[in-house]
Amino acid sequence: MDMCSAATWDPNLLVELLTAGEEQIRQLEANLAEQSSFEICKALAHEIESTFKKAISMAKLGESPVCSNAITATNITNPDSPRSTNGSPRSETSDRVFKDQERREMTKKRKTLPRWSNQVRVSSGAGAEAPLDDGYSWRKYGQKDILGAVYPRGYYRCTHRITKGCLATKQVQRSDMDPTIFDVIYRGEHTCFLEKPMAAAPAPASQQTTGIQQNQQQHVAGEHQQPQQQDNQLLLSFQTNLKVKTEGLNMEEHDQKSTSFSFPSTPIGSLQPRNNFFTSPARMDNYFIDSFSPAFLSPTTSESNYFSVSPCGKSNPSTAFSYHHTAESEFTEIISTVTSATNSPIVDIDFMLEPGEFDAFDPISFFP
DNA sequence: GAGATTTGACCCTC
DNA sequence: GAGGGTCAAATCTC
Repeated sequence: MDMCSAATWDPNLLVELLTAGEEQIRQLEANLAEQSSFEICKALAHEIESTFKKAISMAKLGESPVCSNAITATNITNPDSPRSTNGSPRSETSDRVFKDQERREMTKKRKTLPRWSNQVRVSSGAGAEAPLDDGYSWRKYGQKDILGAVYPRGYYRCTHRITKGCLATKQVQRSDMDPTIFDVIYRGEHTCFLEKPMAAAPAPASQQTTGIQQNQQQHVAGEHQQPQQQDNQLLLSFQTNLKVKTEGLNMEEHDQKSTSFSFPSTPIGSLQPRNNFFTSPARMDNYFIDSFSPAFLSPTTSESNYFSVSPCGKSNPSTAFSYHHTAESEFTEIISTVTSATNSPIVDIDFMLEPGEFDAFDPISFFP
């Protein structure tokens, strides 16, 4: 939210900032009510603090010719600085000082943002630069060749960053080993949907991303207040179509070799906030992580059987998925986890299955 | 013309 | 100083 860095005194911007702050407080209250993780609340608190700091700075800009204390000092030392276009005596130097300060604050702020990652496999027909439609609107702001990596890393941020102060970003890196796999690192939660419901439409066919986004964020589900109606519609369609197949598993202890289940048709009105996760990739993934039992999440597998997600209904890939237990065949989305070297809330769990471990999976408790 | 992408430069961290 | 992340001007696309 670079409203102040715009270097203009605009009452409307100030109101926008304060309104955004008010909204962030509501968000924090909601998270507190849902007893969300400490990290989420902490990140929100940082956002609120930053927002109000900017509002205060902007307010000061209105009553004084500067936007921050640092700039005040600069202006004192440069009394003859040319005025900016809006009439305030901000110099080029003070602009730079202010931007530097803003940048430092943003850098500090980004460190506090939650981070998680996933891997997405696209079909071989997909373009060289996989769009990886995850339901959010991203804008590419950079690309960088990474040392030791064959493919460059793309940097994306939320399209609504300026208009709504959404700080969510993601990095997309194509795998060296398998060009059809993209490592996606998400950073920061989307806050843009608070004002505008996100487009949770399925990936366009041309993009041929053949799976839903899965992440491994440690946070609990239901941390945002998304439009209820949209949630319910998506959840309903998802529940109707989602099945888990366990073909190929050693199910001798069971009466059948292949089992499947569907979501119970839960009355929408009875849904708890936690259940409304399907409109947000992060939320859904949180739910998966939170819901699997430790035995189900076994990273100690010798035969890497990815728990994969693939659409089983081409006509509507967003609402029909089957979960296959396969060695390496037709999985379309690998759920894995990348561990952060820092203390960021990333869960270091590979999403793999051992045939025997699947016994611990209880669909009833898994999908309450 | 507005919004998105590209790309060289800059800043920060280790 | 190297490498990663971001900025911002130039360019492209619709």
